[in-house]
Amino acid sequence: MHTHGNPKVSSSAEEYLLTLYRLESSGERAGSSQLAKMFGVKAPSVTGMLRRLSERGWVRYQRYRPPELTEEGRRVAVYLVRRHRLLETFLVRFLDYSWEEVHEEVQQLEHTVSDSLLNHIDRKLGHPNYDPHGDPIPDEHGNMPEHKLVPLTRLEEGSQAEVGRVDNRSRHLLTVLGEIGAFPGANVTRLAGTSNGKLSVRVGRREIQIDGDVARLIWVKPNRSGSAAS
Amino acid sequence: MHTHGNPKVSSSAEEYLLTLYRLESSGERAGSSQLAKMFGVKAPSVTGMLRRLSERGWVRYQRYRPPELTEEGRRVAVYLVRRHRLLETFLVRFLDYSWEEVHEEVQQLEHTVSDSLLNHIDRKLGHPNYDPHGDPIPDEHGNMPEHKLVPLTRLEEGSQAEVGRVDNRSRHLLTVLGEIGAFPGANVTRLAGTSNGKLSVRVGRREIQIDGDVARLIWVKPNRSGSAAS
DNA sequence: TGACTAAGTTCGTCATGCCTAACTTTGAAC
DNA sequence: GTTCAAAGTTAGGCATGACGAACTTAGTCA
Ligand SMILES: [Mn+2]
Ligand SMILES: [Mn+2]
Ligand SMILES: [Mn+2]
Ligand SMILES: [Mn+2]
Repeated sequence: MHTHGNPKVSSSAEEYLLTLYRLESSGERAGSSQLAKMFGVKAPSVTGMLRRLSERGWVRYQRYRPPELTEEGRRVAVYLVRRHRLLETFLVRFLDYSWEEVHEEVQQLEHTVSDSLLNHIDRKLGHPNYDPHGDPIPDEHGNMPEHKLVPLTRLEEGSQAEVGRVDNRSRHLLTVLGEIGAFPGANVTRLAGTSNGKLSVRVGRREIQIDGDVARLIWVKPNRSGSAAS
Repeated sequence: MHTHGNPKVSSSAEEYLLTLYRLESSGERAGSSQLAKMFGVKAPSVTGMLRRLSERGWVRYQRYRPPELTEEGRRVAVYLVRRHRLLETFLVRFLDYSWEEVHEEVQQLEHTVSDSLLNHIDRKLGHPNYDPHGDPIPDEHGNMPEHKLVPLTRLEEGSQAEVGRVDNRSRHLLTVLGEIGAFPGANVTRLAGTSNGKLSVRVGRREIQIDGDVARLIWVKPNRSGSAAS
């Protein structure tokens, strides 16, 4: 249904759109050989795929230049993001997956799940707005819920906040945070003291030291009172 | 894990193995053009696929003769049956699918679901032995639980029985039986009277007349006391 | 024993995705 | 401005899975 009138998309093609979308969202751009590395293929395969995607109108592509998604391509990608995040949420909430495992597991599934199944899942989950990592789940029209979050590093010492989103690029971070229960929704307090690049945080009754680099991957919603700093 | 050391199976190839297995189980055999019809492809495509399957050792195939599964091919097929039936069970029990819809929905999924996901599902379901239609679910070793059932037509008039399995080839039958709650486990009583080829059955407090042809698709487990007839 | 038809196969072709080897472009360093 | 390495593309090949057209086989009926 939501693939509109599109003449079928293969898993590979979908993977390209998704990746291009994620790159675009984070302001990065990648050329053929970088994409090749990401997909675990060789550069000529990328060139070939980009040509096909561009013929189908999902990607704007001129040789020797980094590709860009078309509006159409972005629409397909956003719907894929929806599938991905709904599936992640489902696996965590209904099948006891941990938030570290789930991204991997969804890689194949996201390309196969039917609109019908996705709707059943969405309904069963109560139409969630965020996935287990706090990433927004686009609705059926591609609208992305936004929350205004601040990286943990910007939280004033002594202030409280709610965990909003944890960047899922570091599996290790997810494991650590999972162990202390620092999931989206959890309450955190930034404690005073910043010894050698690390900052201290209290979650529940536990305290941990987090490296600055890593803390930047944790996004929080400060509790009412002002709190932006640094 | 359970695909052993097999050098990857495509969805199409899996579909062939599954179909050949189902044909073999029901004692039928089909040649290329019949298979072609089932898969919605043309005959030459079947010949090609059978050649590939036979090269990989999953099918014994000599031209102009109906193909047969090898032991190896059967093993793959049985594991597919497991995936199919577990998924059906899951969709019905956890995602509010009806037992009519579920077979269709699982067609794609059965080829994509990872062993890990399947294990999670199996665990969550409590390692079920039968799917929503009463079909046995093979365990991880390919062992099929068997139940000794009798077609409804063989049930003595006046006897009670438990619905064991409903052949899922007639969607309409599934709908009708679903409406009166005649799922596996339900209690049925065969009533006296067999007007023009139909036989009467009571399920719960409702009575229905079922055509003989159709009743043969319903398999029951008679309640202790003897009951085979006709 | 043929003859004929339906079933089945072979052949050449296409699209998708992937590869290696060989070539071209780009852009940065000099 | 020229040079040169890295990035990117083209060309040619392979496997899969599908197609139509043309050919072969099997089995039935005379
Ligand atoms: Mn994927
Ligand atoms: Mn996520
Ligand atoms: Mn299938
Ligand atoms: Mn079933």
